[in-house]
Amino acid sequence: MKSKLKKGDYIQNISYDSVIFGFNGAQLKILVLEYHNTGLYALPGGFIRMDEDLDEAVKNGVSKRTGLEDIYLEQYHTFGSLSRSDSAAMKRIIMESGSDLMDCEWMFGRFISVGYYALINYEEVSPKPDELSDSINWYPIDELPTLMMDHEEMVTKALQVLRANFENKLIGMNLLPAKFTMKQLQQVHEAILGEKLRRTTFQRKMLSKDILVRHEKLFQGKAHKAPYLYSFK
Amino acid sequence: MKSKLKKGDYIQNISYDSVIFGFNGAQLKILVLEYHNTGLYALPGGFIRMDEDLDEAVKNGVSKRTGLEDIYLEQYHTFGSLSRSDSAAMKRIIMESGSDLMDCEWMFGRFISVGYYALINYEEVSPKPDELSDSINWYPIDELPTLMMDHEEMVTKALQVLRANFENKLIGMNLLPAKFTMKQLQQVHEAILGEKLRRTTFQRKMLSKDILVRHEKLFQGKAHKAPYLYSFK
DNA sequence: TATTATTGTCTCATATTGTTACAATAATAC
DNA sequence: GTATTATTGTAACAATATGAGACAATAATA
Repeated sequence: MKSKLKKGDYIQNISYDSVIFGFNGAQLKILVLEYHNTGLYALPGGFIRMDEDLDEAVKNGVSKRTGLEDIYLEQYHTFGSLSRSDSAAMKRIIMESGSDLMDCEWMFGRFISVGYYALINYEEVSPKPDELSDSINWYPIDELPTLMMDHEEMVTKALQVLRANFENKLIGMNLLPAKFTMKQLQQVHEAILGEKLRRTTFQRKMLSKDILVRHEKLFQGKAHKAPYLYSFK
Repeated sequence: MKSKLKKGDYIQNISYDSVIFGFNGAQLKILVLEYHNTGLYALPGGFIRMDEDLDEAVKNGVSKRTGLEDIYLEQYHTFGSLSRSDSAAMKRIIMESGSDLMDCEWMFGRFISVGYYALINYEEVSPKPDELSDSINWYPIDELPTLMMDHEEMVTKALQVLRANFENKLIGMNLLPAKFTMKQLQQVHEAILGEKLRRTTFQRKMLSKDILVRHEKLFQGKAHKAPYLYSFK
């Protein structure tokens, strides 16, 4: 940690933060971390090395947090208001982490932060806290703890953009296992849109889009007709 | 100019660039400037002061270029690849401007640039070049000169986002005079979408949206029935 | 006063979406 | 085994939205 965050290695005054979405079958959740001994909750974020593409920096950072390699990432907004930076909070976090305050002075200035959201398959991940944080956990999007700085605004905006992008991009794909039932697909859509959808209309629309492959039926151990499994083309 | 761009005043390694859209009644155009004696064409851009919100910095910069006060501005993407920076080009621009190369050394490093697009009423603007540029002119979006660095990618992406936002936001509003005919409104839509629309269907859809106010008829001096004038609610 | 081009609106055809109904069926209860 | 249960897949019809054409209204011009 100490040597990893040396001033000269990073672009000054820029950071990124990530809203990492997962779906547990019923709810849309995001990853939130808690910094050591501070009671401060935050989105996973980081800095950009001088010799690194912005997209690469975010990809590497999110990969490290989740252990996943291929991650659906989308840049959605850059947050640049003066009031968003909070040097006092950053000082506490660095202090409690045991790092040298002098070495980290560059982190206490003003930061413009680029927001990304990620869509990942909930089941494949067991997130691990890093050196700065006590814990990193899934929280349903409507039961988040109070987040530091402008991170709640970041979540709100990420959800907005996710919903706006929803029709064009094939978003369900990234939140589900490779094979899934029509009901699961509908539940993802409902969780993201925040509303109930009509079953028959949803099914017809999905099938008419020519984006799904139908597979063998699932033996699912429930007392009713077994549904087909689908995957994306 | 010399003292205006002092290093300590600005956030290092961050800039903004703007795609300023206007509509002349037939074509969608954007503002492109040419730097002194370099043959380099670029989008209007600038830096962010240490004590200034990102949004404010862009608003002020675009206001200065266009002379307009209330500008519809939308942040659409942040460009952060390593390869986008071109220190040689920046050196030429600064050299030809007569500024001190040493004072401006901070401009030759790597930059992450936040892209904004603006929608303005073409008729109200007579853009003026600043100290660094020979000219600033309107160019139809499909007849642009070759732009420096990644500015062509910036235009492409701006158009993409503009089209994607098109249905939700009331975009025509910002490109037209306060009162306009249905035909003008249709022409804006056609210019942005890049396709012809059916007159009757377009009219029906617009009127059903309950966003327009119908005014008195225009005495327009053409040999046919005069159209109504409309404004946005 | 007739002609012209464009406008505003109507109608009918077609496509899309909402809603209801119902047969198929995999486990469970008996 | 056989009936029961909950859910699934699909069909059928209704309601709504959109595509396409027709036509009367009308402001300037010939």
